[in-house]
Amino acid sequence: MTKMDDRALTYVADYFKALAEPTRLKLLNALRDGEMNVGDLTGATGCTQANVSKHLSMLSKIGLVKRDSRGNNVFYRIADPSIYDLCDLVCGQIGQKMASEADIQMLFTAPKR
Amino acid sequence: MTKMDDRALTYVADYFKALAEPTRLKLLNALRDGEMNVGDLTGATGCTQANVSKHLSMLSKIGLVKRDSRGNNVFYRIADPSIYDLCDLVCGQIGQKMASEADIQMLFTAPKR
DNA sequence: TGACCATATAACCAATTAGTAATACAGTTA
DNA sequence: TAACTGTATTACTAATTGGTTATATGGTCA
Repeated sequence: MTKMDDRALTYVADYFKALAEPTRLKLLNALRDGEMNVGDLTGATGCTQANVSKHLSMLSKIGLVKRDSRGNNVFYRIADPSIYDLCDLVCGQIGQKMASEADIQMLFTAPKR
Repeated sequence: MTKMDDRALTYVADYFKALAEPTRLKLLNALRDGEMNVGDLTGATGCTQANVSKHLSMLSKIGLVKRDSRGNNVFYRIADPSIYDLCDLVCGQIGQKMASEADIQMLFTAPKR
């Protein structure tokens, strides 16, 4: 593999890494229905505000979410909805291996979209 | 989120985590053309045999590759080719953000399949 | 201006992990 | 049996990271 390949490889790995964390998946899932501010996301995940803020910063840096500061609040939204295709693909594959497939499908199926 | 959700969430995160490492992506990419034994995979990645073996063990545990011991060798193969759909999706998204899109596309495009 | 609110950041800790070197294990061959 | 080959495992190190607490930053309102 060439050096250029390694750079791209790292980039792809970093992208997956952003999705490889339960709290960040929770955040992305919470944003299914539209933008939310940090406070609401903190409530939705049950984490501390500092922790949520750090994860959001990471998701924003990799380009998975977009930041929109309005007044005293900061709203985040999904940058590219196709990430849910990723999740659906994974859930489908995992579903084949788990007894509780329904639980997983439910996790990443938007109630309204 | 319920407790059951958290379990599924962890499972999905673990799946992504398996893909969130350059060496493992190299291994999966090398297996595009069909099964390979550990020795050849070691050569393909440029890593030590112990390291490759560890990564393969991890990929096997999550179900991304299948192990087939024949004689003195152990052959690994992709368990479900749809993981390449995942990679293609990611490469497509990343390509929009990187100048060297061609390099990335190249990385996960099978020469023969 | 000052008090308040929402978010981000800094410093730190505990846990995880990729990598290495050495060794164990299993199959083959003589 | 013993020597050899290929793979897995163990023990360890260095680096990364998720989480927390405390603090800083920036906007709003009186």
